[in-house]
Amino acid sequence: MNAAEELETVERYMRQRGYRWTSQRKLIAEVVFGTHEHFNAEELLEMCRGVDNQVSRATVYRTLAMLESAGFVEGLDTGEGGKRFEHILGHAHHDHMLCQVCGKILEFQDAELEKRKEAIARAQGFRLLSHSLKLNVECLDPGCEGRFGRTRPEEPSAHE
Amino acid sequence: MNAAEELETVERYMRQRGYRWTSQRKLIAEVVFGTHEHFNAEELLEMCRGVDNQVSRATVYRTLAMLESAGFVEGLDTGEGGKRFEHILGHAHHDHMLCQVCGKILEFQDAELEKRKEAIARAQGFRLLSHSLKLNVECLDPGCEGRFGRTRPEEPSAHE
DNA sequence: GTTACTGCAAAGCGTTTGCAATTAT
DNA sequence: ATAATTGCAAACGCTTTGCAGTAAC
Repeated sequence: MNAAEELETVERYMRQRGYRWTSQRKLIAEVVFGTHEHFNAEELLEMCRGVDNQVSRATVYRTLAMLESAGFVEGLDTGEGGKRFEHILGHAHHDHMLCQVCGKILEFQDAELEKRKEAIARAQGFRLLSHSLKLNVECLDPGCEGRFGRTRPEEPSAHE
Repeated sequence: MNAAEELETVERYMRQRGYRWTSQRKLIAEVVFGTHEHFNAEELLEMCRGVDNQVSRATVYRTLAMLESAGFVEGLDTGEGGKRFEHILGHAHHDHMLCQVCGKILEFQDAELEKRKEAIARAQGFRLLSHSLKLNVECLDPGCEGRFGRTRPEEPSAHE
């Protein structure tokens, strides 16, 4: 699925529900599906303003919320305040590792893990709608240094 | 580990680091370790004020942050704005299911899942510090109705 | 023409902070 | 006595909202 197809999917979704396909929504969707980075709302606004500096913050927030509730975009709580988003249309589900030292986000997929999550929900009689797994890790990159203002996270506490 | 022992552990932790064991911190810790519910900061404040209505919001937030970074308490993003907390001192690690309809939080443990998470991080060469898994489900309780203002979550979108 | 959407600025909400007074050590 | 902690209220950062004007249908 390429960016053009993704845009069409979004447009179709909007029109089917009686929402209008405005120039702003189109621009925002283009930017969202055109980047493969994780971005927050403010960064998305800046990227959009790079193309058309009339777009308002409110519209970016409103459109992002639609894309998220439609399941086209997913938010990840990184603990920095606010969420970071990524588009997931046309991408296989994946989970995240978040380096606690430098803030880097890594993606991974694991079929066994997915199966297990499904099985657990089913075993308890629930329907699994979605899920999010975040592994907080310490990454070993050479450039990994305190974007969060500290050099190493606190040792996992062993008070018991 | 009972509540008294948990309090002692917290007190010891504080004193060892040169923090003072004030009446407010003691009260807050008593309330935190005395409840087995998930609570948010505001609810904790109210519970504390039930005992001593002089406690300030600022102190509750400050103490809660200490307890969290010490690893005595864990926060869970429920998507309602703000986090819900639970004390984990003396409790085995568990993950959460969150009913998208009524907001109910369910806990579960799964050894196989835990092993797999460890293995994944290790395989990529990272040290796993902590992790959080949240399964968003639809619960089947009779009383399960729209605490979130809707009756059923949106169908998982099948646009592809 | 009708109705949804936009941009703006103000308000909202949970949380954090500066500071003078208080309290634990 | 000293230095950490408290309560207060103001500020904060991110997000949402009311409204009058604008654009999609």
